[in-house]
Amino acid sequence: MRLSSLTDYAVVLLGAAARHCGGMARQNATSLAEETGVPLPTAQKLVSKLAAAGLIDSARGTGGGFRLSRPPASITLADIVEAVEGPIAMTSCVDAANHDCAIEGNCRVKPHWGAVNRAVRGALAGITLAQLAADAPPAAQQQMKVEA
Amino acid sequence: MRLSSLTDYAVVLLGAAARHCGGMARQNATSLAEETGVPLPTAQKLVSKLAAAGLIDSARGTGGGFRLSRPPASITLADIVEAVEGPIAMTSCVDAANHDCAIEGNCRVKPHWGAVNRAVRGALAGITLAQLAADAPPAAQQQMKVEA
DNA sequence: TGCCAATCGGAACGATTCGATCCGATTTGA
DNA sequence: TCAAATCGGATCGAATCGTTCCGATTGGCA
Repeated sequence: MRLSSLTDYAVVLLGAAARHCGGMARQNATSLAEETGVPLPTAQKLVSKLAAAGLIDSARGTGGGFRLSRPPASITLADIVEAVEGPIAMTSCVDAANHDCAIEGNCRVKPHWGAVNRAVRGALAGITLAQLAADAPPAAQQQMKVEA
Repeated sequence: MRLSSLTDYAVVLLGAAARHCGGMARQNATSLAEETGVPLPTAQKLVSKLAAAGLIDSARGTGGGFRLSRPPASITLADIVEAVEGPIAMTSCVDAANHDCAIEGNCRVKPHWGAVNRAVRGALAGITLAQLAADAPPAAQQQMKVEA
């Protein structure tokens, strides 16, 4: 139950890109890596994935770089997670590709995983990149504490 | 963004236990492993964790076994996930133990992860073991509502 | 039109975590 | 007191994740 570090870095990179003129200014990977502190090779690998997913628009050649292909308010955290980690699937049962579950036949809880998957994905889809890139967290002042 | 296989198995085991007289009948790990198809050593390791977390009540000696310590309606999926995988933390920033993030200082999105964490945890806390153990999914047709 | 600079894309290596298996310690009933 | 059955911790192998490096492609500029 944890996001991978690459997803974390992807959010950091996209958040930094969104702060530059709303993500419309073209920015190369090197400067963003320096600004955020993400290692350069990792940042390059991430922008490749994000460009393949259609979240950012990349331009090659001299003076190239990338920029957000959509406004930050229309990019959700679910989009970023799916771009980096692939489709959101809580268990192997959810996507039809994997059928290597030993239970599979008499599994009584398998029909319920779909609802769980939708619930988690809905929680992630409710958070936009605009919220993540904001300076002052709107809901962080009320309670920042995590329950153990 | 995926639950570990152990968590999946734990839900299957607890769901099977809940179906035996509402989890009040004492059941040993061997019979549950045969019933669900989970490998026996894995099932034994899981019940140890679940017992340490206080979700199940174990009894040693001849004729022993375990049973649910609470009604299935009061055990949420968040409890099971936390029992098996530890505290729910989307990133390393959330729990105070890990401070090995290279960014850490000028990370602008760090204050927002707390809200993301609460959103996901709330989605998992809204699903009870009673729902997972039911034969027909009761809330699958309607909209699974989560707060952003 | 040719050259150079900067970028994307894929492939290989190492580290960490996860998952399965085994054996010893503890406890209860006869 | 004996024996059976259980929990608990420790060990080993495998898979995935994360990082790094190098070649191929593209566009600007002289």
